[in-house]
Amino acid sequence: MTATTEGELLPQPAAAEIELVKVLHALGDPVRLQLFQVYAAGGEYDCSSERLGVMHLHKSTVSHHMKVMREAGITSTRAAGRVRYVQLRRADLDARFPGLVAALLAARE
Amino acid sequence: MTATTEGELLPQPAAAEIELVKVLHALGDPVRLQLFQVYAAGGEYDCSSERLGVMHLHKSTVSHHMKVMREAGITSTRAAGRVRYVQLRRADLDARFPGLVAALLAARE
DNA sequence: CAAATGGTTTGACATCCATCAAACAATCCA
DNA sequence: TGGATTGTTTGATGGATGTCAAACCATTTG
Repeated sequence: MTATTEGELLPQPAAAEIELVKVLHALGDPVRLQLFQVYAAGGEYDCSSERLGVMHLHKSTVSHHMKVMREAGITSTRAAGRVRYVQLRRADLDARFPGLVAALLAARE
Repeated sequence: MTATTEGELLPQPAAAEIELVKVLHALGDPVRLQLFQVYAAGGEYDCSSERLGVMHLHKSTVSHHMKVMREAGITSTRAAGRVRYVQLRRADLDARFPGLVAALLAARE
């Protein structure tokens, strides 16, 4: 297996089971909103706090926030070796809440 | 004074000072999301829990939620006599976060 | 004035939550 | 194999939060 997109998908809610109130609750935190805006640029991200802009936080705290976002259905996580690759579930979010992600990104302050 | 739109405006953040993360935090609660959806239908609402669909909550709890929403900049409240008239700050929210309210309403589950 | 009305404030309480630290687990590398 | 890398998990802790109840306040009404 030499593919660059290997790895096991961590448990996450099905697209149809993503709940708006849980998404809003997850994004109603400054750290997670920051992560969301980084992820929204597209592509996959490991947990390095420099790239994510959360250098001031302990790694366990970052891990906690990523778990919250994954369980809310905002992100999907692929475990490949030691690394976790996280990305926004853009298509699922757009299908379930049309225009929401776009509006949140347009709202950058 | 016989006008139907009398009353003193309760303190609220200026339109430009409405923060996305605070709006999302406020809406990330099932009760407040419910209130938001009621308000979004348009018009003014007093605090009667029947019209708001929160009959199961104590009046002080409803009052608390309305304060949170007002301080987040989601609603504005006008005090006329004994009654508080609450409405969505639709224009301010649309100006600050274009498409957000529409997307949240379209997402009704 | 007294009572009713509509809502706020304060206090109490239980729960949730963000954070850190330390231990743990899995993987990669020398 | 042993150490380094990349996170996760668990426990502790302080602070925020949702809820109710009771007291309070302003307004209206009898």
